[in-house]
Amino acid sequence: MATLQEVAARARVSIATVSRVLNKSDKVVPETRLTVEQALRELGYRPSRVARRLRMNSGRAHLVGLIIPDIQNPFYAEIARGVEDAAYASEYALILCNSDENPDKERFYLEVMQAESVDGIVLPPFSDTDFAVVELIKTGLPVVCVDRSLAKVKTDLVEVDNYQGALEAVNHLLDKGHERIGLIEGRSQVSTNRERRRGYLDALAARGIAPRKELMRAGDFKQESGRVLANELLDLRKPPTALFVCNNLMTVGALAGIHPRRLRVPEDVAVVGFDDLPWAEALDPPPTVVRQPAYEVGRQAMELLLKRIVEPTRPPVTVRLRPELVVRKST
Amino acid sequence: MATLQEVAARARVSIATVSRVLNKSDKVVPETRLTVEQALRELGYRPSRVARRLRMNSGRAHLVGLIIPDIQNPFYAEIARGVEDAAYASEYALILCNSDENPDKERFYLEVMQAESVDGIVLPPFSDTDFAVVELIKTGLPVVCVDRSLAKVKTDLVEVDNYQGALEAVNHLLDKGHERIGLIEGRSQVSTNRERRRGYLDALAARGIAPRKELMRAGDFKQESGRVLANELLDLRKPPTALFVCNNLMTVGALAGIHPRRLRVPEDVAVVGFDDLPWAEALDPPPTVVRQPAYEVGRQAMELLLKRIVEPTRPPVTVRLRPELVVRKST
DNA sequence: TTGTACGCGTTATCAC
DNA sequence: GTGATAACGCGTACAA
Repeated sequence: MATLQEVAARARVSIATVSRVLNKSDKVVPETRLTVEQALRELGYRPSRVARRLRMNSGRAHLVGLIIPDIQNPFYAEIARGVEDAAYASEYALILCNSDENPDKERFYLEVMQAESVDGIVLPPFSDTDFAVVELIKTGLPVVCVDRSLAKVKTDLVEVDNYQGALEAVNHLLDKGHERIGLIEGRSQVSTNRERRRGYLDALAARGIAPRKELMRAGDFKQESGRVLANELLDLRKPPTALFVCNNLMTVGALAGIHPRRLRVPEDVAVVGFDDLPWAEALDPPPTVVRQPAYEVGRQAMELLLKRIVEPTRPPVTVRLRPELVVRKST
Repeated sequence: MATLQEVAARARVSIATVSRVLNKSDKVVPETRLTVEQALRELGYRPSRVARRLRMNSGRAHLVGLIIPDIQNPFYAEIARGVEDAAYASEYALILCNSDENPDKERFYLEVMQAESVDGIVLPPFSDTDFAVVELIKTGLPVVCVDRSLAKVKTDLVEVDNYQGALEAVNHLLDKGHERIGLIEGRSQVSTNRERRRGYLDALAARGIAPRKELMRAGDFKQESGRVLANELLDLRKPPTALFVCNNLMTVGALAGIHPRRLRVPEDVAVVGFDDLPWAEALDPPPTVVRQPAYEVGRQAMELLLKRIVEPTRPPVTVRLRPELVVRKST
């Protein structure tokens, strides 16, 4: 790796001049510029991002962090792609970390990113009171929340209208004549989950249906809990005729729980999931879902972050994207 | 962000002493150590990874790069998880990049990683002559190849026995009585693809079946090409009775191409895919596949990289993992 | 045992 | 226009 020193020596100028050539500062006469540029090429010089970052205040590291629960969850993979593509378009690199919904891991990675002097961070907070994230924001480091919001702190945020999505999903089931609709929800500390639950309750209430405790089960967003809870619900003496499942993995789990029971979907039990699934068309049956524009969530979050890096004091913005009910064969 | 200076001032010692405390150098008397540790805590000091990296030779950045074609491909997502988990276990952070099988993107990211002074890089080379990667290796930066190998350069490598996997897959079809077996392969510049193709040909040859050009189609590993090529094959006057599809996305594409034709799988056309699919059990039908131990590939690659960072001159190792034929309902 | 001072590769502020 | 030079935060050889 050639350094400024070596280039300067070769071009018989000072490192300052080389630096000026690199940074397009116009205060350099064309002749020396040419000499320097040749030396640059000959040595295959690449500036050290590390040295540059050490020297400069911030906002020019061209490096941002992304912390997500699990890259193997297609919803987050799609967000990650959105973030990454937007970052690449602006020549930013990305440090990606999986937190597994584990606050300790999240905290570890937040510290790494601070220590790396990233220009900013995109993440869905672990909970709406996420202490580590709140503390981080106090330091002034640009943070954009995606998917989930924080309770007491106002940040840039790109979210999806979860309430509206849940409302549409449950209304769709009600329109099909279902009245005993089971709910499989996730962790209640997560804002999105509470919104979806609220949508479920309000949709029922609007039709004068009282919610039933025994039809509402809380899991942990993972596939296995979807399977277990679906089985619990279907084991009831009076089982639900339809299920509203609050995320993608639990939806797959629920379907996996239903199959061995030889129940027909949707005739015996209908299913609506939150989050679309890759290759939904190849699933059995292709599930009706509330599709979130995850790629857009990621892309716009990165755009917001880039703007905040340029203008750190700009007031926080909330972008709310609309989900879309995709009706397939499970309802 | 507190610096060594500030901590030193607070503890009324020199920065050298603080640094010694941090780096567990034992040449510091317990009393001052305590004072320093308190100052450290009070200020919430975190060392700057950037400054540390600039100062030190290499191997201590605790940062590695991972370049994969596409994080939304579950095969690579699984590799990424394996790499990330192993990295986290050793307190390494990860820069993750998607190359989209695009050499320019790959080159850009390789340069970023060099400029970031990463300790090493894990990647599947774009092709077996991947110029940018070969050049990179010449610089001495530790590189571990996963999945795909390089033709002329010996590196640490974690691969899967693609030939064996393809052999088993096609033998399975032959055992079921199929003779007209279509092949949907990917880019031929990729070593894994050639191995799979060779397995297909050898399996046929072992039963005295001559390969037929019209039954062999080459795509680009993406879903759409699987759909298109499956349709091409099924449109033949004498269509194949079975398909061997060389990666996961093309398998989904092939299934999607078959469904609208109202053909029954496996009665009308059987399908074996390379790579397992998430939620395979929920697919219609659950496909028979050659499962690659992708998580292990990633995990072991990271282990190899860690070893090479410690001992840069150790001779390159090749780890070859065995794939597994998972028989489900599509054959 | 502790402190001083240098250098890692940049950028930016001065003089010249 | 160009060239020294001072930071940025850290680790360490060397001096005390």
